[in-house]
Amino acid sequence: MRNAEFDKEAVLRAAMIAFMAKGYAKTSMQDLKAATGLHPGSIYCAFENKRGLLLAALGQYRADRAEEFQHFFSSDLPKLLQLKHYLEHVVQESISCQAAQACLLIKALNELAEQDDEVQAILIENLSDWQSSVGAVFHQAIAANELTGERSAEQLSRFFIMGVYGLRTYAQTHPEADIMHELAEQLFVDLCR
Amino acid sequence: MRNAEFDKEAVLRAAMIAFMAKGYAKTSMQDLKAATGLHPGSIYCAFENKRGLLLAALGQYRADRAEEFQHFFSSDLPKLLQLKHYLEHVVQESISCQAAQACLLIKALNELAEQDDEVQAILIENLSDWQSSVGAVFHQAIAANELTGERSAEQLSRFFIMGVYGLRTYAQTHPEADIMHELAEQLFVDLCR
DNA sequence: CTCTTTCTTGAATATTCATTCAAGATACTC
DNA sequence: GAGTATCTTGAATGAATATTCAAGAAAGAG
Repeated sequence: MRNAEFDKEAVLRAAMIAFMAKGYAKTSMQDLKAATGLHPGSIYCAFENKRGLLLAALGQYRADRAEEFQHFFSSDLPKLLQLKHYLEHVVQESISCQAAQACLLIKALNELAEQDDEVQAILIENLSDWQSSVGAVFHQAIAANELTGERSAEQLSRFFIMGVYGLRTYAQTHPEADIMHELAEQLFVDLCR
Repeated sequence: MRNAEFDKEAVLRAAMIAFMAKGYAKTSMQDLKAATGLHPGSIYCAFENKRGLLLAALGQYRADRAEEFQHFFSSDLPKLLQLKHYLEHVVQESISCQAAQACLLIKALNELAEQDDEVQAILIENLSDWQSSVGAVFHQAIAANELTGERSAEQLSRFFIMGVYGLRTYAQTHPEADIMHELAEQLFVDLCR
């Protein structure tokens, strides 16, 4: 008997970063070897193939993002303020443009939708879950009378998500802090009324 | 003497569609041969290499988009109404999700930024031009008192562009007509006030 | 300490794919 | 109609790269 030597989470995070930096197709097994420290054989043994590694990395990404979400919305601050902080966090991430910071889900969706139905389905499911989570927060905000309820939590969350997509993409063209903050601010104001 | 036989615009549009459908890396020369009807040798003769074909296709894309823009903003309808129609057009395009409809500039930016600085620069320049054009329309709208001018034309155009990015990405996950129209409607309302 | 099981290694394989090139075809000129 | 310049063709080339596999290394069991 003998146990695997590598730290699975660490390997998956390294793979995530590699995939985000170069995209799935352009990340070669050599890149993955360099990033994860695992030799090809080990990768194939543990994850079946390159695609299996992507799937595993997506699983880790989901878990990491869920934890992050928890972090932002488990305090007892007003829900709207939590959302504002969350949005600021997105902006910060988009600005500190280490490429590694584009959302893996969106990046992969752009690259692999229409090419791999199973991966596409997983990505859409993850993004839908995210939207549901945001929707739940808006529900609470409405219940706490922080919002009028004129627009439903679902409408608001869709608009919020769309805004985040827009912010992230916008940052790819003009990652200037002041402009990004202004955009986020406008978006937030529009959500509040 | 002898002239080239193929229709350059048609070839470039075919290449555009191929690149949008599969992405740059995954579009093989065989795909391009099938899409354009040109044999490898001809492609290399006319465009130097695959990357050259992408650059030429980007040029064609720019020209096509500029003409489309003209079409929407050359009538004498109120500027705000023109913008509304333009936004509706984006939504329609995003819904009829033939994959070929994702904006080539954004798709390429997602894939190639951080991998090809020259292409990245061209993409950003094209997108910046587009933003300037939208900005000019907002200027006219303000001058015509269709808007208060409380927010500058630049601010408005940035927000508008961000919204379009968001809409397009959102459509990749939930390309349902009613939701997309609602999002566009909310975006437009927010721009008007 | 030895044996067995499992993991690790990295060179070999097979495939895919961008690119080249030389022969063949075509249109234009004189 | 002959000559020539240019374009077209598609098989050959060579590089890149995902995947396999057999030998080597290490950990635990008895």
